[in-house]
Amino acid sequence: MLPSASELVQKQRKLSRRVVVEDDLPAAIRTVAGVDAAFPEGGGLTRAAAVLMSYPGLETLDQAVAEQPTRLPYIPGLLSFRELPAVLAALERLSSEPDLVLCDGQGIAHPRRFGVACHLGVETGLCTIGVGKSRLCGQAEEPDRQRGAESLLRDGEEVIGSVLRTRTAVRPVFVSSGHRVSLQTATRLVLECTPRFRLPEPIRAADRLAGTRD
DNA sequence: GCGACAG
DNA sequence: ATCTTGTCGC
Repeated sequence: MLPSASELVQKQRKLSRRVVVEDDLPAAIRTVAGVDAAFPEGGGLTRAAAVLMSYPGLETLDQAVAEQPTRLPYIPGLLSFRELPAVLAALERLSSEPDLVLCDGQGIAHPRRFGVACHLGVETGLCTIGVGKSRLCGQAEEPDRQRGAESLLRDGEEVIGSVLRTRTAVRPVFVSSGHRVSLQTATRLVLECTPRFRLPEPIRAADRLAGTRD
């Protein structure tokens, strides 16, 4: 029996009270992990990957994969319940705990301010940042054309994230606090983890590792 | 009722 | 996310 959507929404409302959006990171960040999930077998299997890299050098230190039967369908706003179990399993298989985790998806830039990055952070206590390839909610302003340009993502008067151009003339990404990282710090760290492509290196590596081509 | 809708 | 071939461009 699957949990109902309203039931999961209530869990989000409860867990969201534990999210910390102020900076509370290690004195020195030495490692950053990227996590992502893929759904092979026509969606029947969830395969999560976690890649640990040095920071700021971004050299790969370790990587892990975890597979589980898929339990829930994708429902906008409830993504974390579908992906988190496998992501947690992959993270636990890393040789060491990362100082920071970059997630594929939103942090507080979510209808109930509880995207996958927040959920992962609250469950593990780790510092997390949400990096979405597209917008879930809020009004986005177009940042300037060059790499490093950013604008704010707002929901009414509330600032919920930043729209960051990680590569000149390329579609921007949506950055938001996950847990224990402020928006300002998150935006800076994401740019520093994105020296070459549109997405941060740790997330790209996790993407490839989880990829549906075995 | 209508439009929007991470991965 | 996944289903899918070739093609344009650096």
